[in-house]
Amino acid sequence: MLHEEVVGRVRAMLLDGEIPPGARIPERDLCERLQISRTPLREALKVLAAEGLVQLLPNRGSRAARLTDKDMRDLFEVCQGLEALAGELACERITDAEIADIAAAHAAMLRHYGDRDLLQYYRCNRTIHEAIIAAAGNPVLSGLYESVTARIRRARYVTPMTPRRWALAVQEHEAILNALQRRDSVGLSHILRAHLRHKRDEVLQAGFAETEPAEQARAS
Amino acid sequence: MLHEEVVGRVRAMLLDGEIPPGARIPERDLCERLQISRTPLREALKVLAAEGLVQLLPNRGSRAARLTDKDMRDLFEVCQGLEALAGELACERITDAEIADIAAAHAAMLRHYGDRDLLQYYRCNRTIHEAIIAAAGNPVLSGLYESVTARIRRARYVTPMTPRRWALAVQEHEAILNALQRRDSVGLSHILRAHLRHKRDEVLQAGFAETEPAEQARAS
DNA sequence: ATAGCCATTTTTGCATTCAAATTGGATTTT
DNA sequence: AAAATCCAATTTGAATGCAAAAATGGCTAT
Repeated sequence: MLHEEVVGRVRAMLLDGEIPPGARIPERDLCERLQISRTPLREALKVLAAEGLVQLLPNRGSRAARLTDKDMRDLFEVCQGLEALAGELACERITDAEIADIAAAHAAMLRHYGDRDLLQYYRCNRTIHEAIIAAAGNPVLSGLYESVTARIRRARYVTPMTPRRWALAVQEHEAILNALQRRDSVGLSHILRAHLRHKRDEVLQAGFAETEPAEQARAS
Repeated sequence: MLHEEVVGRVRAMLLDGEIPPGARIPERDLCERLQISRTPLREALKVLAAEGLVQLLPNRGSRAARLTDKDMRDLFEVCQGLEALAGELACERITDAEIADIAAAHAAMLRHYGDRDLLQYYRCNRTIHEAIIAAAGNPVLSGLYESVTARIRRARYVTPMTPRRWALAVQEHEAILNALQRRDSVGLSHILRAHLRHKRDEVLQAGFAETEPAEQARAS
C-alpha cells in the first residue's frame, strides 16, 4: 500500500466518522485494520495532523481532532473567502462547456429539491461548488479548498435544513448559476459569500460543535 | 529533538535555499546533519511534501520542490485572496493597540525606505502583512497564509525593486495603513489585492521561476 | 565507437526491536 | 478511610536491520 493510500484511508475514516471526533487513535489497532506496520501509519498520522484532522499529543498518542464552535466559524470564514476568490477567477476562465456541466448539475439539484431528497440534493450541491473551484484553474486554491472543506464536510452536507432555509439556498443557487453565465465575477463572489454565511449560521445554529459529551462514555 | 522541530529545521533549510529547489534530498546525509535517524526525518519529509515544499517520488526519494511560473502565479493569486480576506476581517476586529503597532512598523519601514535599506524595509513590510493576518483573529486563515507565503517568501522578500516600483509600494502601504485606521474593510481589501498583484508582476518579471538550469551541473 | 545489457552498489520502504514515557493499580502512610 | 507514592504494564518514539527497487558502472556485441 502506497503512502498516499494510507493517508487517504485514514483520512476517510476520520471524515466518515468511523473514527469519531475526539477519539483516541491507538496505533496498534489501526495497524491491524490496515494491515501495515506502525512506521507508515505514523507517517500518515503526522501528515493528517499537519492538515488539522488529527491532534498529536507528544508521548501521549494522537486523537481525532474535535472542532469547537470557533473552529467551525473560522473554517467557514476561510471557506467563504476561498469560494469567493474561486468564483471571481472562474468567471474569467470558465468555458461554456464547464458552465453547461454546472447548469446540468443545477437542474438535477432542482429535481432533487422537488423530491425533497436531501442526500441527492447535497450531492449535486457539492458537485456544483467543486466545479466552480475547478473552473478557477488554480491547483493551489483547489488544494486549500479541499483541505478546508474536508474538515467541515459532515457539518456542511449533513445538517438538515428548514423548508425556509432550503428554499433560500435554492434561490441563492439560481443566482450563482446566473452570475456564472453572465460571468459577473463581483456578483458571483458576493452571492457565494452570502450563501456560505447562511450555511454557516445554519450549521452553528444546529449546534454541530464536536465538543466532548462528557469525554466519551466508558464501555464496560 | 521533537517532531515539530525536525519539520521546522528542514523547512528552514528549504526556505533558506540551503537545500536548493530541485535538489535531491538524500536521507542519510540529512540524518547526519541533523543527528537523527531516518524514521523521524522521513516523517518530516512526508509532512513537508503535504505542504508542497517537497516532492516525493515513490521509490525514488524526495526533491526540494521547484516552482514554475504557473505555480508562482497561483500562489500569489491565493495569497491575494487570503490577504484581502484577512484585511476585511481585521477591519472588523482589530484593536487600537494593534493598529498602533502596525503604524509603528510602518513608520520604521518608511525610515528604511529613506535609507534605501531593502533588507530592513522588507523586514518591516513582512511584519505589517503578518500583523494584519493576525488581527483577523482566524487561526485557520493564519495557518493557510503561513503555508502559502512560505513558498513564495524568497521571491517576495528578495526580489529587488526598481525605484519606481518601490515608491509605488510605499504609497500603497500608506493607503493600507490608512484604510486600517479608518477600518474601511472594502477599501483595505482592494488595496491589498492591488499591492499583491503588483508584487506578483514584479516577481514574475524578474524571472524568478525556479526552472531547472540544465538539471544541475555535474561536478568533476 | 556506440548502443544495449547485466552485475554491483546505493537508496528507499517497511518491519522489527529497543528504550523512554505515561497510565493504572496496588500498597503504604497519615 | 483518603491521599500520596511506587511499581508494573502498556504505549509511544526512535534506531536498526532487512528486503526490494532504482541508479551506476562496466562489459559485450554490433
